[in-house]
Amino acid sequence: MIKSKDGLPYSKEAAILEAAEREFLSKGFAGARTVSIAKAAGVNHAMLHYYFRTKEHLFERILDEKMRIMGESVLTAFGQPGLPLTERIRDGIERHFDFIAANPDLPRFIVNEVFSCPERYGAMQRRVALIAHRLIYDLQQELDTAAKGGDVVEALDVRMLILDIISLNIFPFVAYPIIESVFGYSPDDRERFFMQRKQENVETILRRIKKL
Amino acid sequence: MIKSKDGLPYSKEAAILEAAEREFLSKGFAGARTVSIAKAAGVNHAMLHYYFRTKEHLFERILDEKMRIMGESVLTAFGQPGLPLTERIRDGIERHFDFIAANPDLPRFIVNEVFSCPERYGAMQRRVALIAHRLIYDLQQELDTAAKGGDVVEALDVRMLILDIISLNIFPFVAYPIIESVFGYSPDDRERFFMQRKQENVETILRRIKKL
DNA sequence: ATTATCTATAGATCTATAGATAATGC
DNA sequence: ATTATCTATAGATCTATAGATAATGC
Repeated sequence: MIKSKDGLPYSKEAAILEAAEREFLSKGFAGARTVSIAKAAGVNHAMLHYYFRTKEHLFERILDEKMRIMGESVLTAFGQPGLPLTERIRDGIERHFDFIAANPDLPRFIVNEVFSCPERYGAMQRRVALIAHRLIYDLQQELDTAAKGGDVVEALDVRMLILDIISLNIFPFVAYPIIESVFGYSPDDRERFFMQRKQENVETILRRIKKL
Repeated sequence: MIKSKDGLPYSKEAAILEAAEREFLSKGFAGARTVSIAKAAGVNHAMLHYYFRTKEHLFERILDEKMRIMGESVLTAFGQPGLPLTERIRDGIERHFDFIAANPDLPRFIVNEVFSCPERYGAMQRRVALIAHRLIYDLQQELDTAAKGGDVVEALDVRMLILDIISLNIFPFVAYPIIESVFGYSPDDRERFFMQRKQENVETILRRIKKL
């Protein structure tokens, strides 16, 4: 039973989940330690197994939630209705970028764990594919209509376009330590770089769909 | 001393390095096991420590080499002289893409290990930055000249352009398991997807530099 | 009576090395 | 005489649980 202890906003169970999230996101499944999670959560180590039985089970809770959030971020970013196509795409890129900026190590975590253990992904597979298909269908319709009207380039595969956007938005965060050193940046430059990057991505994609 | 055993092309030391590469690339430092490496290399486990002393030391050998190769791939891809700018960039994108296709789990490996332990990256930092700067300087000159001639868009930061290219080229490989399931692909579709992807990336970048 | 918490420890791995033995080079 | 190889094991972690004790709800 989850219960909030007097002054504290979180139960021990929630504290473990929070600490586990940090540990797994930064070190991955193999590098994470259940003792470290328990210590960071401020609970006795045995409690971790009391609530979640195994490390694997606790991990799946985290991974599932993160995959769900990540998938939904794409949907909500591009699902804003009532905008003309070009604006809708610009808005989507920026929303998606802001989401990644707020959760910078989510993508690396997910692709890593899915790669190093594809069967973990199995459960989510269907759910992700389903929500993706609806978005793809809607956007493709709108793109085709706009193409007929001469507003955007013809015969654009929206799946490729979305992949362009996600690639451009995610990669700079994944590779930032390397970028920082190659560009000769100090930590102060970080924010300016990402602001610049967001505009670059919008520019690149709008040029991609432009009718020439 | 490295020596080749009669019929065999590799010494035990080389066999360990090869097995270590596979193990580290697929499981990362934390997930890799020295016993597994030794077994895969077909050598007694003690030999691994005889030749490389520690797991950490063996790992650094692999990571250093992979970072070097990865960095050089960008240089050789875009360092081909004698082509007009647009062709040089198209050629660079394709060469870089082909390199990633031949080493699909290199990027994920590198960004992960650098992220989870930035001090490991320290040694390489200067070397990578140096070779990068020369390439950046050369390409920027050429871009500025072309912009004056009206062939490409003005005020393009070549570092942003290179980051666009690397993002577009790398991400689809990093995320392929997820893409495969969302796109409803079977393993047979893989090759076609990546061929299509290469052309998409070229198109996107050429549109990015075009003078409108 | 049930749920939560702690202590103490089993049992499984995993890295690393000591020390003995075999192979090799000079 | 030096280098390579193997056996056997120390010693460090790390996950997981058994079993005792405290807190809570009815």
